[in-house]
Amino acid sequence: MKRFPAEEYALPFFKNQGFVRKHCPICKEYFWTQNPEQENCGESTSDGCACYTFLNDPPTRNSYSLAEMREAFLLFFEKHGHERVEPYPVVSRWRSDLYLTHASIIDFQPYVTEGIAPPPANPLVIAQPCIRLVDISNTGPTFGRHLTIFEMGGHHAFNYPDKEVYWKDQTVRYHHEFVTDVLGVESEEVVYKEDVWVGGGNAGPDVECIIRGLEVDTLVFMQYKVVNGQFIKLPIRTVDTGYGLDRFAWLSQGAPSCFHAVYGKMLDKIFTMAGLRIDNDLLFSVAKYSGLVSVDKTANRLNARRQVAELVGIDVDELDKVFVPIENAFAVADHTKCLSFILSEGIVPSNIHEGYLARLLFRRVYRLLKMLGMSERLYDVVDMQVDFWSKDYRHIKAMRNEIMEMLKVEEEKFKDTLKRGKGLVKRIANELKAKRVSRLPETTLSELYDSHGLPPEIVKQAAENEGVKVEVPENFYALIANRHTQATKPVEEEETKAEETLEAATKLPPTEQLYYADAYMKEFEAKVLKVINSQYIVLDRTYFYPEGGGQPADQGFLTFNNVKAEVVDVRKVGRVIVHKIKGSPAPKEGSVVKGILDWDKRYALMKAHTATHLVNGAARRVLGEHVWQHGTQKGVESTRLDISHYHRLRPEEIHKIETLANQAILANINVTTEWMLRSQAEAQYGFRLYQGGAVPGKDIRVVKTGDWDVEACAGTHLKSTAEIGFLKIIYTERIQDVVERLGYAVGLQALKAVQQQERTLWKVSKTLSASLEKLDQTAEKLVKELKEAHIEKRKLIKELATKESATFSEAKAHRQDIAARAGDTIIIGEVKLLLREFKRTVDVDRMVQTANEIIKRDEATVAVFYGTDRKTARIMVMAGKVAVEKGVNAGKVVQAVSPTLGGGGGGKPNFAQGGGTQPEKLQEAVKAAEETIRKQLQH
RNA sequence: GGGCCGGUAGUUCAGUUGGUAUGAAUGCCUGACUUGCACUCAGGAGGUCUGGGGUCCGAAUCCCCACCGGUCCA
Repeated sequence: MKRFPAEEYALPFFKNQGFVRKHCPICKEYFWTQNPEQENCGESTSDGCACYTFLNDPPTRNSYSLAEMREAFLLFFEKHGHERVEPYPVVSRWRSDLYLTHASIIDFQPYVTEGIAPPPANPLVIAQPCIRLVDISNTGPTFGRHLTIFEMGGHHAFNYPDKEVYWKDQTVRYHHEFVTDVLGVESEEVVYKEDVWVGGGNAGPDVECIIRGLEVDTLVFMQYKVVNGQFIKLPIRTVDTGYGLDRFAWLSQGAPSCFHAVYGKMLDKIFTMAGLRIDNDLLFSVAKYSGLVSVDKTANRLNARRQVAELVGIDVDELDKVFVPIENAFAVADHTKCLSFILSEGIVPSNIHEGYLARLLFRRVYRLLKMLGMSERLYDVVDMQVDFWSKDYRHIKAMRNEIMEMLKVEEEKFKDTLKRGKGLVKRIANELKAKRVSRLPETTLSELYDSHGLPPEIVKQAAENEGVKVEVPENFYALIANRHTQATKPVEEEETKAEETLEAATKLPPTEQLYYADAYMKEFEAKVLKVINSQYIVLDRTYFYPEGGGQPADQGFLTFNNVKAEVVDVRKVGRVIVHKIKGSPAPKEGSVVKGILDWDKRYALMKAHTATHLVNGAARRVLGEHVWQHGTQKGVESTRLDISHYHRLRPEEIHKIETLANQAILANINVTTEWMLRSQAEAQYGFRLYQGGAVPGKDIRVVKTGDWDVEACAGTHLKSTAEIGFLKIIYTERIQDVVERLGYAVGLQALKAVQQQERTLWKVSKTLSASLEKLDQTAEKLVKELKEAHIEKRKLIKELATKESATFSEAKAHRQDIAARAGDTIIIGEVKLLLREFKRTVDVDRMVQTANEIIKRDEATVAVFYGTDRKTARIMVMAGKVAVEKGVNAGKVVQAVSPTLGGGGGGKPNFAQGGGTQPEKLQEAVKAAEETIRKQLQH
């Protein structure tokens, strides 16, 4: 990693306060300290520069809970001119490049940090709950240095070229004052370590603050954009600080772990539920060295354990036995909090997107609970979390029931997966045993994980129950990652051509979007700014809506000089709108044209769009707050909306949504649109605005349908919901795990859809000669009868076969001599050959059954059955056990004979069938078969 | 968004290179045994092999499409 020059860190503050710059001999980093004796950086990491010295002996004046620490932090910066900003959601829906908020600065990227939108305040201070799932395997073993969910205190200042707020020196001064004056840490105990920060496409120098071995925060000075590995100076320099409020609370309490500090009594309860009794002295002595542990960096967990065991002076196995459950309990406390937060924001566990992260988390918690022998207490633990965190985050409480329901559904799904998986492993193990393989191959292990979601530990357990050994490779998950990188994906290179043509448009001034001023205008005049390829027209203003937000582009005409040019497509390139015309010459640049919209189409799309907001609102009311738009496509005939929901929609739910949406139509609700400052809209309406995903730009367009629904939306809408008239849901389908698609039609199209369904019913009613009222019963009855008839048919075939076979046996008695006619029996030595033509009734099942019966009666029989439906000929040979012993091979007979018929065939010695496309050769083939069998019997 | 796995009796699944689904286990029905119950034994019913195309004399099996489900990764 690149290093910044030393001057970047040589702040006046350090010089004035007598800090000296030193070089850590262990981790090779530079750091600043007031303590001349300090030899290394003092950070407790896997490098082993130091260990924790605050445990049981906190350096702060007072002990703080997390809430108290949060408040102290916010207050301090408020006093110093920062405005307090409410925390953002942990699910970063305002961004399309991230799923979860993992730092406070995420709230202000990219629009604020790139200077597009103003910050909600400047400078500001915020306590932001953050989620970092990359730390999931370290959560627990590092005693809380890593958490999947934590609170980041951030004071941020955005420095514009023309407006400087404050920069490095002031940032460190604030920090130092907070740590020493407010918290009471001795100034000499505060170490500032130099570092380079890179993340989210930005970079800059930073200092990390270390107190008594614990890194408590990072002060980042963001001033570069990273493009192809190069640092490019940004016009806006951002003070991006991250105070680990949980770590500060830990530091102030001197507790054995950060979990003790954050969860307090809740952690004790979890310990009790798991039946753990904690030896506090041992806990403290191990905690001291817990900084050494880092699952990523250390070769493996046991290695770190060994080191700690040595330092504490305890047997490593003993230590492991005691601490694995404790660490698991730590992780349970953390993960259940994380889950509660994620689920409370309406994320539904699934196999895609952020839902997958929720599922991952759930399954991990579930396994941890299982290992602790308390899987049934999941709901109790989550319940405690909801109570605990609702004090500071009120929205969580309101979601309690939905959280519990989603957990329930997810638990059932996981149980199913495990059950299925265990059965699979059992079968695989048995198969291996049959092949005398005693070890499960590694490929099978990774396949089981990859395709069936079975973690290696579970496979190991299940397989070893069956007596098949399993060795889980140390780098198992790396192997999985490998499997995926090997499967390379083809890169598509379509559409780029069209993009290139339109590139020229981006240099033009933005097109005035008249449809936002009045969505009901059908005609307008505008000046032609540019014509590209005599096909793409750019106007100074337009009523034509370009494709966007699931609403298709408008169509219509441009008229000029008695020319009527058809507009077939409208697209937005940057902020310029391009009209594609077809089948006529282009207007001249600089001339004035008249635009005429295909109003019927546009009006239908407006209805569809407003209706979509109604359906979305209705679905949320019927199904719950976890319902989010997942995608949508408006159309004239029908429109679809995909929503997140954790099980298949039931018919009555669909009807409820439909009814509610129609009630909203009848209520004649006004639809209003308003351009708002991003931060203001978020503050006023919340992040539910981002139904259609992240919306770019400084201002966002808020479409409000009374109290029914509010969304950030760029589409054209009706003035009132009543204009929709009528809405009918036509179909639903599940397009992904947890994503339901609703298809519906509006206005006359909805009526058409209903009539279409009615027509189908009438048709069925006529076909079945049943009244509409009794249609369902009649259909049921018919299907039942059909099934019975099918069974009856099979019975009859069998019966017929039995009867026929009896006839043959009798016939045989009469004709023991020569007889080559069809339907007769030929005696060849001890074997009886039976030839029979099935004429046009070649029912394979019947031939086979009949032959079966005959052979059952006399095992020395060979049956040669054949027939034709005129197009193809079929021949079947079945030989009884005795006949086979005498040398008859049905497979070979058919093989030899079928080519005569112009086809092929094959089978086993006792049974074979074949055929061909030349039925006229059937007699010839049968004769050949007889001869072949004679030959076979001679040997 | 991409990869992988799967859809056969009510259920869980077998089904070899395409060639009879005598499919297996469990559940169900009938009978026997037992004081009774789980148990045990005997017999029986139960399948448009998810759907649609294609290749082939012939497809549960091979190819394509759709639908349904599972799973891993971004």
